[in-house]
Amino acid sequence: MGRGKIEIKRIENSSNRQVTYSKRRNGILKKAKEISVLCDARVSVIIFATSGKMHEFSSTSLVDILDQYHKLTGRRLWDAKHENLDNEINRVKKDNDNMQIELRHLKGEDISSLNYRELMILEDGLENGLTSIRDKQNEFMRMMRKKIVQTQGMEEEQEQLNCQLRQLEIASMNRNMGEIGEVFEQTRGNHEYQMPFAFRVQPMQPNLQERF
Amino acid sequence: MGRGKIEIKRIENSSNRQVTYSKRRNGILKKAKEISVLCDARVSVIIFATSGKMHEFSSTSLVDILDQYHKLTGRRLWDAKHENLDNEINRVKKDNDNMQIELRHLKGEDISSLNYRELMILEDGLENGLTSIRDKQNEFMRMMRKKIVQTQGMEEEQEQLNCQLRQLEIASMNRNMGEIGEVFEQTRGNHEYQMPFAFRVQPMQPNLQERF
DNA sequence: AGCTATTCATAACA
DNA sequence: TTGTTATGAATAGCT
Repeated sequence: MGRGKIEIKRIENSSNRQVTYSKRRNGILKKAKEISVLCDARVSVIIFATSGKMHEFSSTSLVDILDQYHKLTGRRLWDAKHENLDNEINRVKKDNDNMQIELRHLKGEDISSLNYRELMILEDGLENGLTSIRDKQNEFMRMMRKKIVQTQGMEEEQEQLNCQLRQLEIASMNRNMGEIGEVFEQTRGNHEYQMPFAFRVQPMQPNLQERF
Repeated sequence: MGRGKIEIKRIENSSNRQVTYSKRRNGILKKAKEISVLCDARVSVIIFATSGKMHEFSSTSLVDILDQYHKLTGRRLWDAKHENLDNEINRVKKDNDNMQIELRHLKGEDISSLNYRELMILEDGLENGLTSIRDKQNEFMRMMRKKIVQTQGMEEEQEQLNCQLRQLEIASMNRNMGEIGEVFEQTRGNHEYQMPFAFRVQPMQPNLQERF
């Protein structure tokens, strides 16, 4: 139908294809509507252009039609999708659990099951983290000092910044001091059961003492 | 088209309706196939007669088409269970992302965006973790010592355990010493720009020095 | 089911 | 793009 017969194969001319698409699409949708009215049929037509644009006609809710489709064919249209989701959720949950455990370990929780080696690895990780964070904190303070220098002449701002900086520095000192205190305490506390200090620094690291 | 024009309304004569249905149905399916070939379109046509019999045409897998439909319209065509899965997966993924971030922060990564206060909180967390882990390590060593006592008389085992224990203790000492070294270094390094020590330990903690 | 007179859809063109 | 038109296709009514 038309000014000439055409072969049913892809129309290579893109603009022709577009025109034909639009006309035939309307034709199909119209006919779908007609048959649903004339013959009391349930019809669903969904058409996607290559552009991605969609047109549809449903004589009744598409969900109902798909429901009927399912009842009739037994083919469930979402099973595959469903299974994929299940798999993904399991994968993500596993990730979740692993991270949960790692986080708890880093916080010093649930570490009863770890062996000494694992504890040491954890400890190293935490120390690295601490180092990075302290570096960052120091960077903060350096920037603040720079700022103070830059505010020369503006006594008020300078005083305010100075005050803030002092507080940060004091906090930082307290933390560092606390740490040293802890280490000492640990060093002391650990060996209540009496263990001569020299005893512990011996075979594998003969020059460990040099580090003092 | 036909020997006379017809109104588009339900055909009351059941046998006429049946015939028209069958003819038009074929027409639609044929045209659906044609447009999919001519114009590269994705098409899905599902038709149910009142009798319940179904006919369909899908240019590609119906699942794919419905998937595309969902993506485009946001309207979901599947059941509540599916939606629940979707929700759950989103929730879990969000959890995942948050934990990912927390983990990275604890490892000292991606901390550029944090302010000083957040850095301090992080630092505290890491220190708590370290404390717990070191406690655990000490517990390990205590248990080992106990074991050594219990193996009295079994010289060989005792010697082996002692050797292991010494290694652990040395490792532990090295770590603690390293830490003290770091802290001192940091204390020194931070203030190259010259800052009298006394200045920094003043208003908020007048008796901080007692901790030494 | 076929047939065929008609109406409809649409390919080419403007 | 939208509209027009000549032509092929679809199909209503009949057998």
